Amino acid sequence: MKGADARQRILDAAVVLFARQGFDRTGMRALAEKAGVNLAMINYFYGSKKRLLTEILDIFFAGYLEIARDELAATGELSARVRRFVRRAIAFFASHRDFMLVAISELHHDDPEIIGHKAAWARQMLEVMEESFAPSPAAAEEMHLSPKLMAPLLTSMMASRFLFSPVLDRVDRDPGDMVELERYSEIIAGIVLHGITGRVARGVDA
Amino acid sequence: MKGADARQRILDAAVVLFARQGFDRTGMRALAEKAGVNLAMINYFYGSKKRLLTEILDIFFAGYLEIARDELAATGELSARVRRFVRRAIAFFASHRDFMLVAISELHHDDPEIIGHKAAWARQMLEVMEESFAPSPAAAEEMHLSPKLMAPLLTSMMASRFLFSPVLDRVDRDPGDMVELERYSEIIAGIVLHGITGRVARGVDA
DNA sequence: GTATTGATCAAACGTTCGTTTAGCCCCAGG
DNA sequence: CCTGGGGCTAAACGAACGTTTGATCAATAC
Repeated sequence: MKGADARQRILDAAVVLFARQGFDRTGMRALAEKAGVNLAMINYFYGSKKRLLTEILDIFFAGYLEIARDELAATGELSARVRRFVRRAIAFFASHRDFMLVAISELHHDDPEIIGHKAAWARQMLEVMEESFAPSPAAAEEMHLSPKLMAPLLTSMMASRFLFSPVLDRVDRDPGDMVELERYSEIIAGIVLHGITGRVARGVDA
Repeated sequence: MKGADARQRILDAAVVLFARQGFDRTGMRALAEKAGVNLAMINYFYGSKKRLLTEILDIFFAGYLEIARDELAATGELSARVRRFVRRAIAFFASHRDFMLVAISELHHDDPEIIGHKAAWARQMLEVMEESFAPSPAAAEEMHLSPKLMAPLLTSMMASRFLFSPVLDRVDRDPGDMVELERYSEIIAGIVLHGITGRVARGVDA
C-alpha cells in the first residue's frame, strides 16, 4: 500500500506551505511538487483543497483539546492546573507549530464551512474552560473570567511567541534574547496567574 | 477633485474585505465593485494590490505605536502606565477592528516585502517596550520580560477577543455573555498586572 | 481655442487557479 | 489466463486572477 505514504507526504507538505504562505497563496501544483506526488493525487486522497485544510485543523484542535481536558479540567488547585496546562500546551504548540499557525492564523475567512468546523471545536473547548474556572473562588466570577474570554486569552498568550516570530526574527535588534521554551512556559504561566507585577512566579507557589 | 473620494472608498472597502475574507481571497474585481469604482482605478491610485495592503498596515501600526509611546513609555508607575495603555489600545483595536485584523492576521506570508515592512514597525515597538520595562524593579529582569516577549504578548492578549470572535460568535452557547469593551479593558489590564489569581484589580490599586 | 492634465472607463493581456477526465500500470482473486 | 480495481499519471477544463493598455471625458492653463 504505497498510497498511505503519498497521503501522509501531502499532509506534511500542506501544513508547512499553509503555515508559511497561507492557505490561499499555496497552489495545488506547488503543493504536489513539494510532496513529490502528482497533482491529481491531492484530490484523489482528500477530495478537495478545503478538505485537506479541515484535516489539518482537526489534528491541531484534537490535540489541544485533549491537553485542556487532561490538565485544565482535572482536580486540584487552579494554579497547579494552569501551570501544567500551559506547559503542555506550549510544548504542543512548539511540536505542532505549523498546525497551530494554520489553525489560528486562518481565522478570517467568511467560509461558513470552515467557520462551522472551528466552532464545533471551540464549543468543546468552552465547555472545558467553564468546567475549569467555574468552581473557582468568587474572584473569578467577580472578574468576569467567562469561558468566552479565557479560552481565546489563554490561547493567544501561549501562541504569541510563535505568531509573531516570522516578523520578530527579521528585526534582529538583539539576537539571542529569545528565551527557551521551558522558561517561556514558566513565564507565561506566571503572568497568567500573578501578572507582571505579581511575586516572581518561578517554581512552586502556594 | 473627485479622485480623493474614490481613493478613500477603495481603502475603506479593502480593509473590510481583507479582514473578512483575507487578502488573497479578495479579488480586485470584487473590491472595485464594493468601492463603486472601476477596476483599473485601484492600481491607478495604489499601483498594486500589495501597495494597498501596506497602506492599511501603516495606518494601523502608526496608530498603535503612537498609543504605546504616549502611555506605555511615559513617566509614572508601571501599573498606571499599563492600565492606560491597555485601555487606549483596546479602544483603538475596536475602532480600527478591521485594520487590526488585517495587520495581525496576515502574518504568515513569506513575502519579504511585507515582512520587512512589518519588521520596521516592530522595531520601533520593541524600542518602546524596552524603554517601558527597562527601569522596572528587578523582578522584570528576573522574569525575563524582554521586549521581544512583552510586545507580542500584550498585543495578543488585547487582540484575543477580536481575533476569535468570528468563530466564537457562531458557537452561541450563552449569547450575551460577551463583556462590554470598557470592562474588557479593565479585565485585561488586571490580568496583565496581577494575573487571574491576583487580587481583584478593578479600579485603583497601589 | 487649443494644449495639458488627471480621472475614468471597457477591454484585453497572459498566467495561474482548483478540479476533472480518460487512460495506463500492476497486482490480487477468480 | 484474465479481470477488476486501486494507485497513479498527463492533459485539459473553464474560471478567476492581477495588471496593462488605449481611449474618452472634464476641467484647467496658456
